Amino acid sequence: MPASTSDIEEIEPRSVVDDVVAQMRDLISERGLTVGDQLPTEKELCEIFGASRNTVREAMRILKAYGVVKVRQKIGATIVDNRMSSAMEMFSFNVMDISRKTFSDIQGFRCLLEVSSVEEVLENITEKDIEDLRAINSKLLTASGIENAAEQDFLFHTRLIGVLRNKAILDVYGLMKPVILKIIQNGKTRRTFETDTYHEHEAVIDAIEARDRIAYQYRMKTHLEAGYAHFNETDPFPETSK
Amino acid sequence: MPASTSDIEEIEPRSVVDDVVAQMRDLISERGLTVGDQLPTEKELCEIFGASRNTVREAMRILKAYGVVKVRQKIGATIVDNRMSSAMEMFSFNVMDISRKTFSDIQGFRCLLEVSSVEEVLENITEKDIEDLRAINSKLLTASGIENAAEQDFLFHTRLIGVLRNKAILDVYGLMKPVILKIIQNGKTRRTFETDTYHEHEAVIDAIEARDRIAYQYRMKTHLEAGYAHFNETDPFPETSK
DNA sequence: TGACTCGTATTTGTTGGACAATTAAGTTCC
DNA sequence: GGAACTTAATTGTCCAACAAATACGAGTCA
Repeated sequence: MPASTSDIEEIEPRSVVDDVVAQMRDLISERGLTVGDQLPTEKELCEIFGASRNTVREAMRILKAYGVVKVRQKIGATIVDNRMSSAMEMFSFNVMDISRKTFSDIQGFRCLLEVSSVEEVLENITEKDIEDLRAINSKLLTASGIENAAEQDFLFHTRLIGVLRNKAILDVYGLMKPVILKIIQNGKTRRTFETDTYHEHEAVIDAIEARDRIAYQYRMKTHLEAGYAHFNETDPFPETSK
Repeated sequence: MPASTSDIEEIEPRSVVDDVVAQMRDLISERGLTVGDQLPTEKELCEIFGASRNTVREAMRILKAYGVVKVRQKIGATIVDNRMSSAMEMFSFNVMDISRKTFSDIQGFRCLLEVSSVEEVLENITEKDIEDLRAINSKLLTASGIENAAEQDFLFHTRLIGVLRNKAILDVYGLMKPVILKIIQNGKTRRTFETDTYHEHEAVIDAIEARDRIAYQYRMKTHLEAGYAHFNETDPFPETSK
């Protein structure tokens, strides 16, 4: 990747809209505004920032896109915190050229999160967690269609991450959902989910239940690598294979 | 995809801008546009979508906020993928007090990333990496002011994560930067950075150089816990201590 | 008094037009 | 052929107008 030229990183002149966004951020900080509070009206913001209404509106669009404010007619802009949801929206754009490297990076990240976190998993796991995991996994057998099965597969891993009781990690995992779903689906049939995936998950749960640290890491690593192996066989980038 | 649970969720009438955003997404998909490709001009988009220029511009602002396009005068909109950077921008808004739980979650995440990744670190580390780490750490001794020292401290950890050569992990680490900086600064003086922090970092580097897996984990874990210990003594939330 | 209806004023949503700023592309000149 | 200049196309900002939604208050009635 020739991105090595980024050290120069062209200094782009900040537009008025960017300035207004920065000033809005400062205004929120200074006034100590938090979720539920109202922002001034567009007209007032125009006067405060000395910008036209269109400029203020474009700035407000950015805040909305960030999931930081929610705007309703007549009511105005209310501060919210839907940033994680907005982050999901961001990834609904198929700008993708998700490069092969991105896939392998995400996969590596998953390994780190799910395999290396064995200590914390075994430390925090409860009977209820195990029960949930088995219930979710059993739904793999009755899933209708690949998309549905992939969703269940993802849900299993999300639930497993959930035992860490760490929202930051859970959010990040959710952030990677679109890519992970592609990895999960690649090279699989519904039949594969019913047999291989299901049993691999069961083996993972068994290892957890036995509090077997080594077995857990082995089973999970094998499972993740099995799911990723197809990327070496089939080409998930038929259009970009240049 | 049936958007699942969104059926209850208040049905807000989608604005024209939202429609245009959706149409742009479709347009990108249909034409198979990827990073580096150009979008039509604003005027053309107005004709295609039957919307006014301001509306198209507000939609384009959203794409820009998502980090999906980069717009330059005369040149037009180019598709890029700076979504991770945009996600970081999102979290620069202090719309809510960072809760104690968020702090401990982030700290737990750091432990997982930096302590549990020992295998991958030792596997990928090069002489150049170690050289860089020592150089960065030495700057802790000459840092001017706490903010500067904290930046150097963060840079050290970022550089360490960088040896994994995994952009996804690096991006996520950058995502947490605002919170991590707060953790780093808490309860520290410039003197602390010059003594404790510096030597702890050196010990970590030494362990890496000796390829000593156990020592690395011990040193890193101790270091991270030392930085976090102050949270039990001092109250970083004077305004929210209810 | 309390509840309901309705009109009005306020605020955001969308449109159209104008001019400034930037710069890729063509043109001229040597 | 190359450098300097001109032009035209495109985005950036501003202004003004009207449409759409709705909070608020006045008025009405029981």
